[in-house]
Amino acid sequence: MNTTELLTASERRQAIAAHHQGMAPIDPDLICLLELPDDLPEQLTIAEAAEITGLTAHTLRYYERIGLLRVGRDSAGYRSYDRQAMARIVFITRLRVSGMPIGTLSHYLDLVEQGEHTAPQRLALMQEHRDQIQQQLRDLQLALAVTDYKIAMYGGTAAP
Amino acid sequence: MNTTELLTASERRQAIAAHHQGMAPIDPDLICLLELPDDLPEQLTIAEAAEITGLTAHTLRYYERIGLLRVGRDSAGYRSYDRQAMARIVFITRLRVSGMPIGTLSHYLDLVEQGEHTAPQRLALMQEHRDQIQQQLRDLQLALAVTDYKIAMYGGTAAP
DNA sequence: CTTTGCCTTTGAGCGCACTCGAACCCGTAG
DNA sequence: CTACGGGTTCGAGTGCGCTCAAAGGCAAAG
Repeated sequence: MNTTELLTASERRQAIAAHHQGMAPIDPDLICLLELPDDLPEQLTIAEAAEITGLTAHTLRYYERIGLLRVGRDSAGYRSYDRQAMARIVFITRLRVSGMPIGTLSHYLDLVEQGEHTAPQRLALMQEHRDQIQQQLRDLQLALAVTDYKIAMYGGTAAP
Repeated sequence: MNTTELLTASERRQAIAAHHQGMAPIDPDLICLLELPDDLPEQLTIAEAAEITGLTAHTLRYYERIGLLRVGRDSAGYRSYDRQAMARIVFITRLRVSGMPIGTLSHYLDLVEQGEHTAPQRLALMQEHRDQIQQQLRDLQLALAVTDYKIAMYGGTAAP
């Protein structure tokens, strides 16, 4: 059904590169709420994973080093990102950009590994984070009001 | 009309401390959109300014050191924050929490000092920042969706 | 066979925004 | 008078999250 097994990594690399000419680097809808596109190859190189997620290969390796991520290797010892790995990266990115510190994220993912009985702690963690997101939304609304106000007066002469 | 001149700094310090017992550290509405309360003393000590803005005295001194802020001194050489200084601190804080780097903020405030003819540059700067705020709002909405999803399934068993 | 280019690991370095420490100065309370 | 709880300066230290450098391995292209 899909051609993953029939293409070499470098062929896929080229295909992706071609595909990305002249379009937005990441289609936001593709990975909205962790949904990955159906035609995503089963196994991706680090460069492909970086391209798709918008992170750098450096950052992906870093995340793995600190234990946020576990990624398989191919026969040459190269990292090979499967759909689950990609989903986790997207999840991590969502929480990171919403201000969750790496330590907290790390803790949450440890809880997930530890199994079902940690659900209450994970819930508490997420609830706390939701509160923080909502606080940030309020802060941003205020900042937006100030910024719009300055824009309205063409750069703002009054009270810097 | 107000009692500023009639109270010593230490009396005002005590009054503020008393006032802040058992209430939220900062009333968000008070300083919404740079509006400061009318009964704010004309001159505040660094501790009072810190209390009101939610920054630390360390941070206020730091901001002054790097040129973000200019603050007068009293006869003893102590910093004395007037309404204009407070308004600027609130402005700085709004832009900081919305992710504007100190360097950019610094540049903007320099432009303000340089006078009216820099208005176009300030406008451009603010427009760019508004775009960034709106991007952040989109990111936060996505993060909120993910977080709510996890909360809905009590800590999230599926796809970490 | 060699070049080219992406991959690997490890440890070190960097930029930002504070945050702290040391040493010293005011002014009020006891 | 002296102690104390603020304040002052300056330079240095911290924590976070990457980001890079060095030294080397694999594999397709010329």
